[in-house]
Amino acid sequence: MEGPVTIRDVAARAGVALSSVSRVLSGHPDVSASMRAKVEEAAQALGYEPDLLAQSLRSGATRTIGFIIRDIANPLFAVVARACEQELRRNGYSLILMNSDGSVETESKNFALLRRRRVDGVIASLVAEDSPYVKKTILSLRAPLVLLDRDVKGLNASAVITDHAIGVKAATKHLIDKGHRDISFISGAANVYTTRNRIKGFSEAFAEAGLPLPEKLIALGGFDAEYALIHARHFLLKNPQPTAFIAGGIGSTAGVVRAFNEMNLKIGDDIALVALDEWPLFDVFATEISSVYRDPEAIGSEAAHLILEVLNGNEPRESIIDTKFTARASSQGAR
Amino acid sequence: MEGPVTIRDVAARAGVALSSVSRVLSGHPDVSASMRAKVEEAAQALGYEPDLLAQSLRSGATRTIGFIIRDIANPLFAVVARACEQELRRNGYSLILMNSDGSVETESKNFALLRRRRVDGVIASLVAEDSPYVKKTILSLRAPLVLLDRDVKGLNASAVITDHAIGVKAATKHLIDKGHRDISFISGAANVYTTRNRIKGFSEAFAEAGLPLPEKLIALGGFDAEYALIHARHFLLKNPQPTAFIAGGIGSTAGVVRAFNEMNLKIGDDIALVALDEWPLFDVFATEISSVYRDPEAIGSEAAHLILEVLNGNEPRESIIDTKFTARASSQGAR
DNA sequence: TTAGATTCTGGTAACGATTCCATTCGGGAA
DNA sequence: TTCCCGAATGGAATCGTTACCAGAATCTAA
Repeated sequence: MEGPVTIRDVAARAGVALSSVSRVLSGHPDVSASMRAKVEEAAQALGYEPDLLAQSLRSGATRTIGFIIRDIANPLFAVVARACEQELRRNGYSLILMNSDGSVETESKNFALLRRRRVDGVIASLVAEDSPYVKKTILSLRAPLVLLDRDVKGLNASAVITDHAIGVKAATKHLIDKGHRDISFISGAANVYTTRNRIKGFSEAFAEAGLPLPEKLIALGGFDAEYALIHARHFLLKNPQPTAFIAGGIGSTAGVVRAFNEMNLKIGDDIALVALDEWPLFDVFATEISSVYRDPEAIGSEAAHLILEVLNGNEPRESIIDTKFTARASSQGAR
Repeated sequence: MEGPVTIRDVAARAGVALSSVSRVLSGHPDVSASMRAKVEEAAQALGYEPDLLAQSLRSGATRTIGFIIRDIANPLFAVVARACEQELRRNGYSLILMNSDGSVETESKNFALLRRRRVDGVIASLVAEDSPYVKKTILSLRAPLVLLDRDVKGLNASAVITDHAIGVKAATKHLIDKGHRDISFISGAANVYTTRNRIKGFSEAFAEAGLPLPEKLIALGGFDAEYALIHARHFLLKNPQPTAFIAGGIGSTAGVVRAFNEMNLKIGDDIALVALDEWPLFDVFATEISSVYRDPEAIGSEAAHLILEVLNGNEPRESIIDTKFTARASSQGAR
C-alpha cells in the first residue's frame, strides 16, 4: 500500500460511500450503529488519519497561529513563545514561528506569507509602530491579531500590554532617593510603546521629585547590545558623567555592562545599575542586580487566550501585565 | 468585494480560462505576450495572491518544516531555532514550533500532528532515544527527519551531532591536572547521545590519567535545574566531598550553582566548576566560569541545510559540530 | 493549396475532505 | 392498504489550485 491512506480507502474497505465515512468520523448523529462499527473498524485497520490540509481548504480554518517577533533568541521572548505555544497546543492550534530580524521589510514579508498560509490569527511584536507598511499590511490580514506591547491606532486588534511605567518609576525614584541625579537611560526607539511607556515612568519620577529630566543622558535607538555599548561608552566619557544607568531590556543590559567592564567600573560601587527584564540564571549570576521584572509566562499565555477569545467570536481587548521593581546591591548610593 | 480573491476572479476579470491564469502565474512557457499582459493586469488590479493551502493540497508539498524540541526557553535551543528559521525562510519554508515539555507522550503527539499537517520535514531534539513510541512514530512520518544530537539506529535520518567528548575530555583533563580527583558530573539521562558522549569524554580523561572514574559522583537523570540542585546538594554532603563539578547544560549549571550558594561555597575558591554550554550574558556576568562551548548558530543553520539537502533529493547524512573548552578562574586548583 | 507541425487556449479531472440534496427503506397512523 | 414522515445512506458539488488533454489557430514546408 503506497502513500497515506485517505477517506476513499476507508470507504472502499468498509464498502460504503465517502460521505458515510465522513459522517461517522466527524460524529454526525444520523449514523446507524452497524455503519459506525464498519467504518471504525476499517479506519482502525488502515490506520487512517484525516488530512488537515484538505480539511482546512474545505473548512477555511487552518488551526494555525502565526507568531512574529524580532528575535526568538531574546530569552524573554523565548519564554513568551513557549507559554503561548503550550496554551495554543492544548486548544488544538499550532504555532508558526517567524523572526523579523529587526527589519520592517522582513516583518512585512512575514505577515504576507502568513496571510497566504491562511493562518487563523497572528500574535506579533512589531519592530516599529510607525513604519509605512505596518498598517496596510496588518489590515489586509483578514485574521485576528494580538499585539505584544505595541500600540497602533485604528486596528481593532487585541493586545498584551506591559505596565512598564510603574516599575520604571519606582526604580527611578529609588535611584533619586539614593542621591543619583545624572541617571542615564538607554533603550530601544520611541516608535514602540515599550520605550515610550518606560520613559513615561522615568519622567514622572523626576517630575515628582521636582528635578529636571537628564535629557542628555537618554539614548533611545535600539534594543541591541551594540547600541547600548556605544552610547554607554559615550555617556561615561561626558560631563556630567552619569552615576547610574537604567538599561532597557536584556540586550541593553549586556551592552551597558560591557561598557562598565571596559572602564573597570564595579557595579554597585563605582556605578549604579537597574536592569529592565531579567534573564536565565539571573538568580544565580546576577543576584546583586536591581531589576524591573515582568512575567513572560503570563504574557505568552495571555496572548494565546486573547487570540482564542476572538476566534470564539468575542471582541478584541487589551490585557495589562504589571511590573515589579526590586532593589538590590547594584543600585546603592552615588559615590 | 468579499473574501480573498481567487484565481477564478482573476480569470473572470481578464476574460480568460482558469488554466490560462494558472499558466501565466506559474511561469509556464506556452503563453502569449498578450495573454500574459491581460492576466498580470487583472491579478495586479485585484491584488491576487495564490492560496498556499490549495497549492499544497494539489502539489503535495506544504513548504513547512516541523521543529520539535524539549523547551524553546532553553537559550541554546532558542538560538538554534532562530538560525534554523532564518535559513529555512530564505528558502521559502516556514517553521512550525512545538515544545515536548520533556514528555515522550507530548513528543509523540507532536509528531503525529505534524504528520497530519503534511509537513515536508521535521527537525527534532528527542526527549529520549529509547522510548517505545519513538521509532514507530518516526518511521510513520513519511518525511525527512533531522535529529539534533541524537543517535537512533535504523532510521535513515540526517543528524547534527555535537562532539561533546573532545571538549569534556579537555575539561576533565584540566581539572585532573589541577589536582582534582573527586569530580562530580551532573547531566541528563544516558538515553540520549548528548549524555553518553559527554560521559565518554569524562571517562577517557580519567582512563588516560590512570585514575579510577568517580562513579559515585555521577548523576545522570535530568537536564533541568531541579534535578541538578538536588543531586549537587546530596553530593556536597557526602564523603568524599567533590572538589569540582561539571554541569551538563544550562539548566544543570543553574541547579549546581544554586546548591553552591545555599552552602556558601565560592566558585573558584571553595569549589571548581565547568559549565557545558554558555548562556546569554555569559560574557558579562559569568566571566570567571570555565566552559565547554558549542556554536548554536551553526547547529541551527546546519540542521536547515541538512533537511533542504534531503528535500532536494540527496541522501541523509550526519554533520559534526565541535566543542571548545576554555579554562577560566572557576576551575583552578583544589583546596 | 494542402499536409503537418507548432503555439496557444479552454475544459476538465484531480488533490482529500465536508455538506447539502435526493433517494431508499422502514415503521406508524389513518 | 395506503400514505407520510423520519432515519439512514449514496451521489455530487465545493474549497482553490495545477496538470493533462484536446482542439483551435497560426505557421512552415512541400
